[in-house]
Amino acid sequence: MKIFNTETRRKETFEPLEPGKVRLYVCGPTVYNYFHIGNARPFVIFDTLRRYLEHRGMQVTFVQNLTDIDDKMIRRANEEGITVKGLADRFIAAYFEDAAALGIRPATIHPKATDHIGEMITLIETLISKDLAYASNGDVYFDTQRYRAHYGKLSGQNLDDLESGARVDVDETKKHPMDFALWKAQKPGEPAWESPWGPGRPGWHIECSAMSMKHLGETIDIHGGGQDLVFPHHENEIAQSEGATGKPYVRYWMHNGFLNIDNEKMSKSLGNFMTVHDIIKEYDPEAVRFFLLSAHYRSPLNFSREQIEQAHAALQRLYTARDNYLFLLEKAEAQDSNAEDEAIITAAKDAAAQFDAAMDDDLNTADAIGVLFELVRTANILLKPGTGKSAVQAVLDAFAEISGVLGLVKPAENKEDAALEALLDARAAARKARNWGESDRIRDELAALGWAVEDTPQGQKVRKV
RNA sequence: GGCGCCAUAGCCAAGUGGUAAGGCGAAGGUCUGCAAAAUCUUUAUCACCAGUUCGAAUCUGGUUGGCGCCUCCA
Repeated sequence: MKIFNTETRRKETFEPLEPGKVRLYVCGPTVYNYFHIGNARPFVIFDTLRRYLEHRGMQVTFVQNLTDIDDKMIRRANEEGITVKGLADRFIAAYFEDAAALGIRPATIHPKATDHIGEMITLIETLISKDLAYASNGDVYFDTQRYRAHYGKLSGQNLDDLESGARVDVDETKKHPMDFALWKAQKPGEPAWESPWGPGRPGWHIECSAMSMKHLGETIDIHGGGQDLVFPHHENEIAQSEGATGKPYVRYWMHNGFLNIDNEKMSKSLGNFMTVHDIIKEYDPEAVRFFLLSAHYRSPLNFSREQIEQAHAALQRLYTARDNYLFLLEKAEAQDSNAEDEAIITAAKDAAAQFDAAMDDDLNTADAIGVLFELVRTANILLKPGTGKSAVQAVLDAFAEISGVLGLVKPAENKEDAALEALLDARAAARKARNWGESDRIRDELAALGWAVEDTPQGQKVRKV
């Protein structure tokens, strides 16, 4: 598989450090609010990456942190008059609920920052002992000047360029404007933990370094996140981690493009966001996932309600196709396939191979979705009432394999229902008698019960609406 | 000022040297008691200019337009 590595700015062949095992870390949510659809993009992308790596036989240890202590957490908790912990508990629960709706599987481990204060302190102490960090009035800062030669390798900036940008606040407790906080001294009304530098709390960047190292080791395979994390967050993670261990921190950096709205970045600070929590009250959550996967992950993607509706319509085609194949499988009489069916089996295998090829090319989900639709079109043309079971099954297998990795198309629903059976029998009898009035009346009755019935050469086919 | 990205049909989108995947939408046809589903046909020369090449959406230079990071942010 090829992965575009942000650090080298080129596609590289992905080889995990340890064959067959992948260490994957993705920056998770700060749990001070519901996550918005832009936040959801990396969650869905990296969930899909994880599914694909597993599909290719890798054992993936996937760590996604929960940032449950930072300025925004504290501010929001104070606004609501609740504890930071209370706020975190609420939105952690909400995260898992909304993520599940989007088909995002829980990571292997979801470490919380507040459960790793000890590890962070240890890491900071190491940096101080290596003279890469210094304490100042209860704060601790990373000393970028002492790391000057390496700082900026991920974002392609160097300290000179960054300094010329001159948008960094001057802070008298810092030696240099680009130095960043590893530990922040407690301010009135803030939660704090004891440390060698007095009570305080960790800086944001140190959280990910400490949790990644604890759960995945000093060198990991893939670290993912949104492009806005490249600088300073990930740059600082590298400085902290490699400064402390002297070893490479991350072998492949992956960053997704932004989710825009009206061609502007959707962000909480701009206030132009829509939370997933709200949007899935209005639209099919699966359509949201489809939409997020419909473009390549590094491209910007513009959100609109029309796009979600298009995604929903596209998804319907997949559901209809899958249900049609299941119906054909059920009605198929021939067990074995004949010569004509070989073309179908070949097409199914080809689709599975093309899907892998698309995903191997830097996780090209847009192309991969195209492969799925091509399989559907081919199958719709080739599958007929006389097709043997094994050929229909081959299509269903390829379909399930592809859609499963994409996390799309839920399993078929059980249609066992005595009342349904009785109505279908009655309708079949009416149709046999060419009593169209009665047939249509029963069809309306079924519709009222939530069943759509279609007539096919093999008899009536029902689906849940 | 530094670093970087994008521009493909009505909408979305893949495609990085050999002559435009796929989806949504639209129009017309086939099938069907009707309907649904399906299928067939139609719906683009890839922002603009110049260059390299036998050949460019795809490479180079430029123009125009849009966006992002450099400050919390996926």
